[in-house]
Amino acid sequence: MVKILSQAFYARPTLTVARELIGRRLVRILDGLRLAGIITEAEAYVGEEDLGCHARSGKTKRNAVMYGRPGHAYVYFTYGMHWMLNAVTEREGFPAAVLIRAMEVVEGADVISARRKGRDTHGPAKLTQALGIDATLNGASLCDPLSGLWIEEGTPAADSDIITAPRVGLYTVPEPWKSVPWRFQMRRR
DNA sequence: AGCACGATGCTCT
DNA sequence: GAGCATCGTGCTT
Repeated sequence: MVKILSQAFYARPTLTVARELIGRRLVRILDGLRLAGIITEAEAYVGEEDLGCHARSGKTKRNAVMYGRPGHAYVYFTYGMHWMLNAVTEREGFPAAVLIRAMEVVEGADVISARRKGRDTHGPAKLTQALGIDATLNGASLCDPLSGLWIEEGTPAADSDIITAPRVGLYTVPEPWKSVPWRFQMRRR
């Protein structure tokens, strides 16, 4: 029996959720077909204090979903062409989320390969492009199959199979936020 | 295998 | 008007 991760899973400290998302199965229904990948990399963005987080300057139109209920998708556009997928965490009113950065394809490989023109899915924008994730999914529930996007229990990675590292791409973010090891990644085999 | 760079447009100051 | 939670290409080692 396949289990979809519940809102209670996401309503916990963001670092915990980020680590526990490694090894889970990200599922997307696209044009009636089921596509899926095992999450292999994720990063935590935690509140207004975290100067690497979009909520660092308070609530705006773009980041509003992060202030909402956990277990929802925060999808935003960046670099003029890329979509990023995050899972909102913690309690309602506290802005935090986990950026899903990479996956290993396990279902719908033919469709994904065509969408990606044979290239990989190890990258936050590559993953959203592979799964057809864009602004229409911003604010969608990750706990309701009707949304067409959710995360299943999968096979959680053991702590010994996870490595941590600084978050990627925060070039102008001040320390310590630039270097805190809030990136979780499946150990390379 | 690694690094530099240009693409490209939305969001917030 | 600047900056951006990136990607793919092309060039250098």
